[in-house]
Amino acid sequence: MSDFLKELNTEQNNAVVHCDGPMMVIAGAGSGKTRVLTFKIAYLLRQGVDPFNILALTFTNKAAREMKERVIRLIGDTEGRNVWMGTFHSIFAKILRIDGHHLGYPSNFTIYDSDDSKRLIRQIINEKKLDPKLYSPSFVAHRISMAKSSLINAEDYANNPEIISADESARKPLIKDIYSSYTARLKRADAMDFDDLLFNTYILFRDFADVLYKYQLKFRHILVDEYQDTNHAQYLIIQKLAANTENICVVGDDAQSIYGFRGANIANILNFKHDYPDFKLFKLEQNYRSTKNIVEAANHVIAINKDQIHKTVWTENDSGNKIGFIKATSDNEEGQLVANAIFEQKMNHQLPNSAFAILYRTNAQSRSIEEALRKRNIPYRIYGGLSFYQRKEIKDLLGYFRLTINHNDEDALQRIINFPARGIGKTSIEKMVVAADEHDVNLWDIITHLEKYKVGVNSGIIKKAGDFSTMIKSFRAELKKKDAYEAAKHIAVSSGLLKLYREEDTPEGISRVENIEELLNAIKEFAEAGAESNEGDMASQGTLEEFMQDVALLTDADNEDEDKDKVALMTIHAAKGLEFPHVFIVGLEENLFPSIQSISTRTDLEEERRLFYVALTRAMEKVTLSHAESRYRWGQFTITEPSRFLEEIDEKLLERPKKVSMPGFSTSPKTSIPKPGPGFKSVNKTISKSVEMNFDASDTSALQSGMQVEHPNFGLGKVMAVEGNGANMKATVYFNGVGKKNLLLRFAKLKIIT
DNA sequence: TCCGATCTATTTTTT
DNA sequence: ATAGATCGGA
Repeated sequence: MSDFLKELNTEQNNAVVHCDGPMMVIAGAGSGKTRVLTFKIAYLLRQGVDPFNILALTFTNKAAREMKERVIRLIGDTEGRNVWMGTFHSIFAKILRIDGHHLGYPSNFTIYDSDDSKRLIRQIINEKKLDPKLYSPSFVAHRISMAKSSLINAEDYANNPEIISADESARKPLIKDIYSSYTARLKRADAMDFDDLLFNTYILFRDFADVLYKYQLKFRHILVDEYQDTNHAQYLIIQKLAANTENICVVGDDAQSIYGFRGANIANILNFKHDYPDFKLFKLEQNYRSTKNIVEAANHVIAINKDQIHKTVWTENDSGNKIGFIKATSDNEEGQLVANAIFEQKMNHQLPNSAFAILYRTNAQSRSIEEALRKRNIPYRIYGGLSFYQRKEIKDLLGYFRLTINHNDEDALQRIINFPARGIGKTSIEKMVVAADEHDVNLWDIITHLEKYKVGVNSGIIKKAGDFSTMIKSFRAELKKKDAYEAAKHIAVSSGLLKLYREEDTPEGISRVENIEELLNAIKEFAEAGAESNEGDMASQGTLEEFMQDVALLTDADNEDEDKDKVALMTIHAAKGLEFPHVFIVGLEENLFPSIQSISTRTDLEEERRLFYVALTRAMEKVTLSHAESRYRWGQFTITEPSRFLEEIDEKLLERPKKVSMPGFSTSPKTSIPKPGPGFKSVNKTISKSVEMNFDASDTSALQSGMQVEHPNFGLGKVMAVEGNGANMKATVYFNGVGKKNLLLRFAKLKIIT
């Protein structure tokens, strides 16, 4: 029966068959981590464990999907389907839809994605008449998110002296109030943000012992992938769920922890020891994926980090190729050289496009690469990036679906009440929002009872708002009568959205219509697939509600052309867990990779280095590193320096640079010459990197108005004002003979004179 | 209220 | 560069 175990090495085998009690698998890159997890699930099932008793948690949808497929391949469809396998967020959302009523949430609560939460935060900041420059929605959102990930609610936040003093010294003492309003508004909208899915699950388990007990009984075997990426909330939830049986198996690799920015806590790996002193540790150190050269290069890089659990990754594979190296003069040339290299290797070795991956640090880098690939007629596919579901037209239509399903979804309501235009303008909406706050009722209550709440709008508006709410109510009725596709189509048409975009008659309008049609097709498929697409024991009827529940947690719109023969383009984060024969890591430049925000502290820099490690270890046969000497960033020409990570590659493993830098390339970049007139202000963006080699810039973090400074291009000047914080710190400087300039201190090199 | 012009943040990574 | 937000005039 378990002949499939023969495919495992001893250590993998031991990890698979050990099923009782807590265990941790520390798995080096390419050591067969996913294999162990999937075989373990298969093994459990073969041992007679009920699939309903197994919970497997991953971080990404992709990983969950893949694991599911592999398990099904091993042990068949029927059993595999009933295992709860999914991302933390999707599994917890499922639990909250069933049991969230204990916390006062209906089962049709809306999930706000980060865009939606940011919109809400922005709105609250506006309502509180706070300066959105000081209280930047992104910053506030991040603060709140970090707090929630650490299970600090708004009240705890306000009562935590450390947090408050940190906010105060950042001159943002009112974040606590924004947090508190934000929480209230989410609740009022019957909505949860991503962090709430974890936070509320924790609260549910903490405060409702019987609910916790139910799930403890259900999930008798818990498996967690990428354990190094768990945050505090996830850690505690797992701990609670596993408290009964302690059949918990966590798999991870501290060297691949790359989500610290989102609250991941490597210490969770260390805490495991304390929680389960009798746990069993398995170490997978043999790499099956990569050549010796790649493994060695990666080991050499990661060894530079101080924070790590010791392990020796080794391989029996051949030495293989040396690490390739490409030096380009510009980002466009980098794209061309990479495309050429792919073309060449493809031809020389008869390789499919799918053998290649191009990895970058930021999504924005894909553009120049794409262009080059297109010119070379090399088919490619971009993973991640701005998701299909984040496009405006899709969000609009989803807004109608959301409001139809959950009338209390205020974000959806505000998004669509006047789109397409219905003559309910900004002023009227504002009045309604104010009224909602005054009476502390939901916006839907207001628009359906405008007279009762004495909202000062004219009779025309009352009529229009009435029509709108009647329409939404009629959509709800459609939902009950028709299947998901029919209902969705009806909404797209009756709302006027489809018509609006059709009439636009521009290329964008056409593409928007196409996107809407694509969404409708996806819904059609979903409806037809019915039970098929849903995991676990909750049989799906293929309703629009169910579709929307899935959609909220989808980010990468994989539309099933996975196995087409294409070069893969993605961020390194998105590449985690994947492997490719040939990997190009591009944009190895200081301030890009490592990212400029990560170079100031050791822990941040080490996370970047782990990211580099992850990138290197994606490759099976060959890695090629590339960097460009100049790059357009923020639409501005920038001179770059090679990344420090390049120097961390063992030289004997590196190919000779293919291209020697052009010696004459020291001419100053064309920084736009200030012209008199209104266009003047844009100059602040032009100086990203000083051209003067010997200019000795000062640390400007303490810059204050009144100081005398010197700028390499503009000469001497006087600081008139400083605003913003950290990376967004700006200064207004009056330069002698040049005039007033706004400088982003992150970029501008200034020497402080007095 | 609507429309076009101008301003502005965005670029770290994901659920 | 570029999309979205904001502003100002019709």
